[in-house]
Amino acid sequence: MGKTRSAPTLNDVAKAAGVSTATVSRCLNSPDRVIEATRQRVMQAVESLGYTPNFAARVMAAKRSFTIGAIIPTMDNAIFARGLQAFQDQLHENGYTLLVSSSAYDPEAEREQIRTLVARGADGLLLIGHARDAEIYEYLERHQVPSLVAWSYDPEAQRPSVGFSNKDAMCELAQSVIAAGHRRIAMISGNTQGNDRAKGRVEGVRRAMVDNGLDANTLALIETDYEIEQGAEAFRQLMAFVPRPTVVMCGNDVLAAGALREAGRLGISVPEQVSVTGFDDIELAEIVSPALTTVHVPHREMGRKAARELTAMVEGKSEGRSICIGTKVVNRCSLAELAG
Amino acid sequence: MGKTRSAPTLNDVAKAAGVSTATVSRCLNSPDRVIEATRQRVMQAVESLGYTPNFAARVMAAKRSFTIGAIIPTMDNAIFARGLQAFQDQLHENGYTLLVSSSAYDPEAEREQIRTLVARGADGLLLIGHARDAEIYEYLERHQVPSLVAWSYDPEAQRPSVGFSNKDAMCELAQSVIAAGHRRIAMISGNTQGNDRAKGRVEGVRRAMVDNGLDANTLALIETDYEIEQGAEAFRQLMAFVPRPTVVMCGNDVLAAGALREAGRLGISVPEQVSVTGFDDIELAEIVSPALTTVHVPHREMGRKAARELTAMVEGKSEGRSICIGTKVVNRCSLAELAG
DNA sequence: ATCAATAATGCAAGCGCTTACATCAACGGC
DNA sequence: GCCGTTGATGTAAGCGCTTGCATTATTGAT
Repeated sequence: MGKTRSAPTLNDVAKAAGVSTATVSRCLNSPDRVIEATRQRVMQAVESLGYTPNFAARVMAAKRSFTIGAIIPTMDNAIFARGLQAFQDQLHENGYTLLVSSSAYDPEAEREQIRTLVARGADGLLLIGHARDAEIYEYLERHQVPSLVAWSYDPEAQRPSVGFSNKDAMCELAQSVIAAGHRRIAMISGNTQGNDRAKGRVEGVRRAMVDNGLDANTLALIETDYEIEQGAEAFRQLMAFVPRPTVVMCGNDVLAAGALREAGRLGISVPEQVSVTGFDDIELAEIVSPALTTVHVPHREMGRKAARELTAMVEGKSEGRSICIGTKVVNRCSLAELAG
Repeated sequence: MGKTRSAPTLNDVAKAAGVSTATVSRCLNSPDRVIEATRQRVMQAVESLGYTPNFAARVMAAKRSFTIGAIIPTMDNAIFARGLQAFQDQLHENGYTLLVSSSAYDPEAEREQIRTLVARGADGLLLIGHARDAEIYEYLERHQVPSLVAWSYDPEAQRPSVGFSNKDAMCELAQSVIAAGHRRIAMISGNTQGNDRAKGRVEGVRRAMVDNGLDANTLALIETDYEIEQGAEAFRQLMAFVPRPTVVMCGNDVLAAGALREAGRLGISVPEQVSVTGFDDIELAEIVSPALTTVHVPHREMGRKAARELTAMVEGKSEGRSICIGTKVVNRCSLAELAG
């Protein structure tokens, strides 16, 4: 009790238990390599000293951190929340810890975060989307940190990814929009610059138009940040177009929520006067009124599968496969059938 | 070029630049302690080798990580998003990195996360709310990790905190509810068990009732998880009460959104048939219809101030002051004036 | 030129842990 | 009882960095 009150180290535990530090370390990391009696003694010492291993020291010595890093574009809205939560849960089951940071859709910031996470000893990285400098992948290779792309699936890409085809998914939704009789189509997209998901979604709409004999150039497109406010603003602009579009397809549910809010303010009723669609099917989609017709993305499934694949890669059990996740259109009330 | 392709270390840089490791280290950490010419040579070596310092090694040697940990109850919804973002921004300005983890409102999980973050070398911790075992604070003290409580302000508490009085804020809202003529008041609260914020909000309503000569025991109270679904469920139960409450005050905006959604499904119009209020004023509050009358919490301000205070504590510039943030009621459309 | 100050750099001791290897004890077959 | 095994534990060498102290270079005053 006369001892200095400061954080106990492995050494302190070893002394208290009357064994060497190696034994204590083994007790903690591979308990079966230590005889029962010793282990009990050690564990008791650990307990009574309130010992917590020093992470930095462990990482340094073991060259392994059991930490996975993830860099997502934003934490501001719920777009990535559910998928990330599932990712984390699965990681936890596999004995890993997740470190998250957000890049605010800025490639330069992402680059820096990647370096930071690697420097922090991340054993593997989850990245969103494919669009990225080759140099970054080289850096990761040099540091021997496996990476996996999520929220996007592209069999063409050389990097492993688990996700869905943004193009196909949005195309399917656009098909049903067109099938509902819409011809004057507008779209509010997230910025496509350096964002393959956003790009894919725009392409999806275009393809559906072409497939149905519409001129893809007639698509009224506005690109903007993925924010409610921007969705509202873009919607306002679109409503001034002559002739006015009969449907506004949004790049995600957040943008759509903004559009809906603005519609309310402008006194334009949805879907009677104009239809609106979203993408992602986050909780928000059900809350707004009218509830959004949107594309359901199985975020949890994607998150869990990504975690499983990435840990397999980290542990050298996989070279990195790509996994395609299915999406489906969910019809709620914001898309109207046009009389004709 | 014949060299092994693996991550370069300080030593490699030192050799490449023809100086000692000490000098390289100084170039990186206190550039002014090194002469211009040398620095340039070193920096060039750093650049051309693509060197990134090993974080674990740095933490170990310096006993400083420039990392702050934060443990929030949930990432699922946006309740903490904005405040945390501001916290992070300010931290970044001060040269610190944020590590976030969520406890799912589980004290045991929180305990573990605290240990993890400390083991990871966090220089300081941001905790939500005061309710917490004394043992935890002792642990933090032993490891000499300063901590700051946010989202709550309690001058009585011995721990420093930056936040607002949940009780006063909710009381103010309740006052205006009562002033609007409501007498049969119901409340959907988050679980108050181990949650001083939730507890404070309930007390606030009770106090307002008492202050206005109402019997606090007539408050119809349901406690539940802070989830949309639970808000909906609780609302349904409340609507079955006889006599039916004229207003449902919710512990936060998420619960209120659930209530609103359920009202829609039940065909009960808000605020004509029943009023609903929220708390927090997150983005959601403006999107739902009717837009929520709620309590505005200046999350950004709170986040920034918390970051400033905590870094000051970490750097020994402050003993830990408590800061009170003001809230205010914002009147939108979900609260009706009762005719009489 | 000479010397004391002062600035720039190098030296080397750790930080707390893991792990290859060495050591030692216990045990069964002869 | 002796020896080869096997299993439990100890020894000590790092992991890559920072930093107090020692050493060397520089500068200005004399």
